[in-house]
Amino acid sequence: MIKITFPDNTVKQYKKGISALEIAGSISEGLARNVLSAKVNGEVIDATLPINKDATLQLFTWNDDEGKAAFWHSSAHLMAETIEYFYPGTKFGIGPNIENGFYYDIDLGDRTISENDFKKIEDKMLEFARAKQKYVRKEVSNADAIKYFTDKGDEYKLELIGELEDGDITFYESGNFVDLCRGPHLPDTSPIKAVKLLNIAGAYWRGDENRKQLTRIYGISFPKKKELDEFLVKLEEAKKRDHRRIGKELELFTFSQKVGQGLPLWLPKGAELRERLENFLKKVQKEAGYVQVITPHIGRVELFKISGHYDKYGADSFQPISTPIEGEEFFLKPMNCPHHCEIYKSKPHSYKELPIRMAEFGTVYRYEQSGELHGLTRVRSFTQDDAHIFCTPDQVKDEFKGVMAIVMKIFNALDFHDFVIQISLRGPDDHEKYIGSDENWEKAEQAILEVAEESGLDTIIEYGEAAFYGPKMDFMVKDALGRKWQLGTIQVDYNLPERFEMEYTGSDNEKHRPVMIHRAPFGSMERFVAVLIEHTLGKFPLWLTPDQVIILPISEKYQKYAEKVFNFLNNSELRAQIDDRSEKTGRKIRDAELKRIPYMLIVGEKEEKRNTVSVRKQGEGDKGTFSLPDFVDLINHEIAKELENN
RNA sequence: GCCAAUGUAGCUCAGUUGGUCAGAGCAGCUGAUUUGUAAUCAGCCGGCCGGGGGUUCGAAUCCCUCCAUUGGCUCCA
Repeated sequence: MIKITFPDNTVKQYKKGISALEIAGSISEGLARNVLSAKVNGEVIDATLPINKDATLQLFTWNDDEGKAAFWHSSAHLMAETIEYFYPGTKFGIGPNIENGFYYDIDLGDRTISENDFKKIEDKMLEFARAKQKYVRKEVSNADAIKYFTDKGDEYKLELIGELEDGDITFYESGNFVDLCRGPHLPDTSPIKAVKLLNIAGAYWRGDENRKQLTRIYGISFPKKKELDEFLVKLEEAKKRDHRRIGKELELFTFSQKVGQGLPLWLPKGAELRERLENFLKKVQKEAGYVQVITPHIGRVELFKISGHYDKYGADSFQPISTPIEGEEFFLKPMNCPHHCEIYKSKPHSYKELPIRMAEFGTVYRYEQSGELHGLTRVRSFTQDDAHIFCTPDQVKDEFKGVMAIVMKIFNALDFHDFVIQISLRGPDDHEKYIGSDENWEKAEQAILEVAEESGLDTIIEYGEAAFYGPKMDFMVKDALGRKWQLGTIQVDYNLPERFEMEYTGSDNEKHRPVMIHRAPFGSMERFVAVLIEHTLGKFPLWLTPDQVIILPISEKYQKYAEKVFNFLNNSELRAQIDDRSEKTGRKIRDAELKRIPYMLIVGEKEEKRNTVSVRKQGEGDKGTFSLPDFVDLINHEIAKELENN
């Protein structure tokens, strides 16, 4: 007999060799039906594996991430089996579970597969699933594994086997499909009741663009049809949040083929919104001791050779433009820092002046691969809310903290809390990718880690993600479709001061090298606005939104009064307009709702007589009658609350 | 850049196997209506069916190519 300890610390005795599934069955039949995988002594394994010694046991169902992982991983195998059924001779790469579903990378040879084929694959998958195919785990020797996939002619699996230790290789067999796989898997296919293949994409083998591109098929599966339907509804709803769609509806920005791909055109409403964001930040920065500078959009190639950008990105940039007579070459600036470095160098500095915090809304141009362009989140021309702080080494930590405070202040004012703070450091063995001395890198990385620690905020550390000149802290967010984007960024840099030979005179009357901090709280105005649109559904905070109030006269008879209200609001510095169309009130309300105008003021006979307005709030409905001063107070209070700190 | 798909009025979309297939709704304009908390009615305007080649008696529909967009991959200072 063995002792099994459950998560609630109860201990029961079982026969040696019993499986987690059988234990579940001993508790209840329903539980046995729902068990997808199990954790035995800390290791997630198949629920069907025998347990031969005393163990702690946790059973996983669909409600657990581990259960879902096994479910989707098994679904990937099921899909592979089905694809092999329809397309014999297909070679298989990897087929993991992912955050939402699974995928499999396959090599179909000369054949192609398209979304039109999804239905038949889904149907056949469900047919196989209903057959209750068991997932059978087999330990195989290296030699047998190699023989199997050599016979099958699957070089991808052979490559994977080549990286595994002998004795560490397991196959999983389900139906007619055998796969090299670590597991764990479901006991059998029967829980898979609903399947949807989502999309098809090219994916380089092992993520290496120099290797063959395989066909990746994404899918998702569920234990209940209803859950699939709900998932698909959610997907549709997510698409409605898409900033490209809302941006078009609200006339915030557009693109033109003639202007060029990835070059956003800000429409008046969007420009106004962006300007307001910029002014907000300028004010915050002024309070924090920043100075504004302005620099040109181009700079001599030489400048970027000094900065290192030329070596690193020169070939992947818009190519240099040159003067007609002298043939002197200039780059469109992909970053503002070299220009700012030259401003720093325009005169000698004393330690007493530091830190110098030099800010600019600088528009930069980067040649992004065409396949990467995406709405406003990935463009070729964008404006950074850039600033460079030049400081002494012992000011770095405080300055870094100050920048973090600005980022948090902005995010608070926008009621923006859904982000992850990522610290990007060098990888353990990729140091040749970066410029600068190890000593400086270590100092910089240490400074960021310490500040992060002291801030008390949750952070994650990613190795190998640092910028080529220094480590950084990024504020990451997800868009409507779950894609991750970098917004704000703070980067410590010991390298540019070196390269530009920047100096200051210390209290010891000796020359010293300053440290630079690159920082952009929004990151790019384009990307930030895109994410803001998706997070707010276009319902921007009152202080920010282009139109705060719309006045809806019941009929033309009240036009005069509407104008009086308008003037009052205008004099109170609210952004208002009048809908003077000859439409019914219901229609005017509907249109204002769709335009996400926060406040609608309905004015008719009653209001005119009493010098009031009838207030309706977007998305909420009737708020009752207000005098004009009261309404202005209401708005101003709301704005003050938004800006003070939520 | 790579793989796959898509590209019809300002927007959202119909257009079966190539032959009155150039359509609808919304938006816009005109007029009527004078309206009380999410769509008043009518008329009108609007498209070289992404561009360019081809096949055909005939192409929005088939083929080639370029461009753009979408979903991924790679990249992301």
